[in-house]
Amino acid sequence: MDKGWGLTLDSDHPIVSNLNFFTSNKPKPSLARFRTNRDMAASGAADSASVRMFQLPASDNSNAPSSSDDNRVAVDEVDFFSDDKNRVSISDHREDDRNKTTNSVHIKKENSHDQLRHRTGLDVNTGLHLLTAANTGSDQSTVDDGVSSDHADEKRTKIELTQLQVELQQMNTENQRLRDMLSQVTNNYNALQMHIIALMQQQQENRRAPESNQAHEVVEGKDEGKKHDDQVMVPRQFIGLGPSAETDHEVSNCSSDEERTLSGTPPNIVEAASKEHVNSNGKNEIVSFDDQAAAAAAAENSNGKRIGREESPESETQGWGPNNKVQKLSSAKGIDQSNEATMRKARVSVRARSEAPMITDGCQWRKYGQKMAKGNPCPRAYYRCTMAVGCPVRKQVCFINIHLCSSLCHIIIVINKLS
DNA sequence: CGGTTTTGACCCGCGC
DNA sequence: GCGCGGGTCAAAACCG
Repeated sequence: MDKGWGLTLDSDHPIVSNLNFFTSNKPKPSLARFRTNRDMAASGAADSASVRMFQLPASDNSNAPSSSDDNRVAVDEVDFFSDDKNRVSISDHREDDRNKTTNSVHIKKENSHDQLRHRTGLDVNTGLHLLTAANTGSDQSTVDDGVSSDHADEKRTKIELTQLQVELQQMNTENQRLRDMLSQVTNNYNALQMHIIALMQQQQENRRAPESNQAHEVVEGKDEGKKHDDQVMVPRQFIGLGPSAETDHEVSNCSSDEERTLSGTPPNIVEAASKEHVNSNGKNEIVSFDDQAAAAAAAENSNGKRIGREESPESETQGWGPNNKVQKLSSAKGIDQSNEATMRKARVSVRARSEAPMITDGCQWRKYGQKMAKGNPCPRAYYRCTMAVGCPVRKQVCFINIHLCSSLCHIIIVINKLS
């Protein structure tokens, strides 16, 4: 009987309808994925499935292939995963809103019926406390046949129904507003992406022209000139992203933004790490390509880890981050780029530092290796993303301070692509 | 029993 | 060519 109530009442319950309201676009995959995140404890995921459902509002994006593919998702997930205060405040906020707009219909109703059930001795611990709340009025009218309060119950039920309808309407309005915002953001993103692509194409054409004119200079300059050109190439591609982007520093800041979303670390920490990488060179085990690639990843990954997941042909042909190294090599050797791309494994690495004890980046990672890094007593762990079959995204987590092994780690997101 | 972690071996790129 | 170090693989061990 309890089950029947729960099943029939699910869709009517304000909380459930709230869920449906927020997850109307694609609830099932997201929920399933978040539930599997329980297994992420080893790689740092938080575990709070009930709260994760409420992450979906922020991650609800009809155009995004998956929840973790959106930057906003990562940020929001982090906020929800990592901070219990946020959860409380958000849920409280919603309850406050309800109380303001609907005179506490939902909350008080549930409590009142609980009290009634206590009084009438019908208190059954079904474990469906929330799900059955909306229908307990009718339940009571059937169970408590002959009670003098039948008429009052009916009135109350009608009032509640009206209030629920009002609430539903408000939610629909809010839903529409959110959809509008979403479409606006999506349009902006698409426009920006097209702009970047156009800029890159224009840049490639511009580069080809002077190269053909100054071929003899390149021959004289030999590798050094080319190296310089190559090193500048990648950041320059993304200078167009911002009006004032002009140095690696700017780019690294941009990358740190992305890293922030991927690792869920505080901005200052990641930025510090990023700057550290920029300042470090040579033997500091951080190759400059990483920073450039990070910038590339940051620039192209405005949609999270999309490239890594979708193997998008755009990124292949447009010279995006993952293939920059390949392009550099092939251009230096004069080899056909497309042939070269098929032979090499391109890679984009994004580095971020996190002091959080748990890395809540919303992905599901499986450890596939561990190595002792030179000069570091703490081992470096290798994780593979298991959110999707064949997902090329991998993550390194290397602790950088033996005394803080449990809290301070160095994360490297590597997106491997088999061209 | 299936999934995950551990760990030694192997591969590959790079510097000398 | 050789050695070194980083990254990956895969079999064994472990775990729920």
